Amino acid sequence: MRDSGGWKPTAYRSHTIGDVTSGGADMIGEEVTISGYAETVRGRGAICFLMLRDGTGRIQAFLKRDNMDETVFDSIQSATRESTIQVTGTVAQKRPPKVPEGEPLPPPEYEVSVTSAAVLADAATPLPVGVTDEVNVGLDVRLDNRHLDLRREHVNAMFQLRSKVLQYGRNHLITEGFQEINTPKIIAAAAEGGTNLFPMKYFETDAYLSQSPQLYKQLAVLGGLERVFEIGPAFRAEKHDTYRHLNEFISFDIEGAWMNDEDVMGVQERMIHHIWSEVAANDQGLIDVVNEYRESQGQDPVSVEVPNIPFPRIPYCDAIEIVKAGGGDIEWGDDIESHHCDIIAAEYPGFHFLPRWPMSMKPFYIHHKEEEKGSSGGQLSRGFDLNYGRDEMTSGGQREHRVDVLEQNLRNMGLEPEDFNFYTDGFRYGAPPHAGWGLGVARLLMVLTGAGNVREVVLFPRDRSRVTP
RNA sequence: GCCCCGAUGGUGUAGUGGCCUAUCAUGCAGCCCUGUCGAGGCUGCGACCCGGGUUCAAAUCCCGGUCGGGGCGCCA
Repeated sequence: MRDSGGWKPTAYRSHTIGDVTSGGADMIGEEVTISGYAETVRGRGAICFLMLRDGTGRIQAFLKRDNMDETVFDSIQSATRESTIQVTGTVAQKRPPKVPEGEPLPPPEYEVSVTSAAVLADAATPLPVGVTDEVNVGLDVRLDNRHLDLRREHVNAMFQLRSKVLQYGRNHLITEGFQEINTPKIIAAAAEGGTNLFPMKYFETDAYLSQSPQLYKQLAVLGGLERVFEIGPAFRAEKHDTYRHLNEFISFDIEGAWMNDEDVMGVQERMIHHIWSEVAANDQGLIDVVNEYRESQGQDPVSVEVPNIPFPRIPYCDAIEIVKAGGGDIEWGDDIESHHCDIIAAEYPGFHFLPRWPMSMKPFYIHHKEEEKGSSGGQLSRGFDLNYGRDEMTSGGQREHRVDVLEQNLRNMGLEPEDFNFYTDGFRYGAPPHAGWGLGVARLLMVLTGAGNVREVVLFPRDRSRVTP
């Protein structure tokens, strides 16, 4: 539940439910108007117990037929679960529940003794997904009814955590001098090559949805903005169907001038350290809610363990040796696949960087130093990944700032430099060496919340077969 | 794109050719009781994905379709 300290009264309530549950001791006898969803409606006689929930808490409203208009009383008494109801009444201390002999009474709680009420909107029955029911609901049904799914406390908590993670990450970057930018999501041509783009019509012109802000954030840095970040959508028309892929996802990107790969790895580990520290300091309550649910499902609780920095760096060449030693079938030059990551994760279970990948496996804009060669003689790059366990969180690197090398890289990868003039022109008039990365927000949230599927932490996910709601 | 698996009331499930006019929970409707509090008690409602086939007999076996899940590839 959210802390509503500082919230102003609105047309539909004088107080939040959280105000009353937390400040009830000083409010006894005070008249309040609160609004919320009807979680349960008990009582069929002269009295009625209405459990109301808003985003800040839940509280019992106590109704007596004698104390109010009978028609209104009946309308509340027959209200369906999840209907929205507004009540006005006085704050009172709740009568303590019966407890078994010898057990201590719980701390005092407060309720609202109702004098007038109104059903604001009826909920149809039955609910397609139960909000408080003790039955598991499949993810697909939940996503079809996300508006109701979000009313479940642990789901709500996960999205509050998502907002916090973005807030803390953003704050940290700002303290390091990064400024927030926005780049276009409608682009004219293949931005990077590689993955498939969603085509679209831009008036009479063929256009695409952007797969990454990569080239544009580089142009911003070349233009002298020094340090930039963007939190925005990226679109990939890949027909994957896994727990960690979506066709639309939010990418947390940075790019900084006068930096190399090691510099931006530093930014990243400091940012993640800051996010984890802040969550541990401020948001344990949200983690507790998630854990309560996990426990009810027989899952282990998650704990917010602030990772030590610096994170381990396992250069590609070393990673290959670790995989080989662990029995993996891999050669220098091969991609490190998920099952290989399992072997590495056994040794490095937390966050770890995998720097210095072969140039042949990295995009054209990644920088390389000619003298840096792998164990088998292949050209190394200044590209890196950040993994957590088996999952890739980030891809980043120092960028190629020498325009002649950049154009040669394009040719090496079968691309036409002329097609990238909008980009390469940015390098023709002096270009600072620079570096950056892109982080999958939902993947980071999976680590923090223990979610087993990115869809859990994305409001309205877009995957291979889902475009609605 | 490849490989596996699955589909039973609103939701989550039991079911392994006849014991299925289909189990349990939750839900919903109604009644009783009640300053309740994970309320309780009683009664009722509600389902075998679609189309073919095998069989005396199909929720169950076979084929096709649709939808969903998992894994891989690729990536964030």
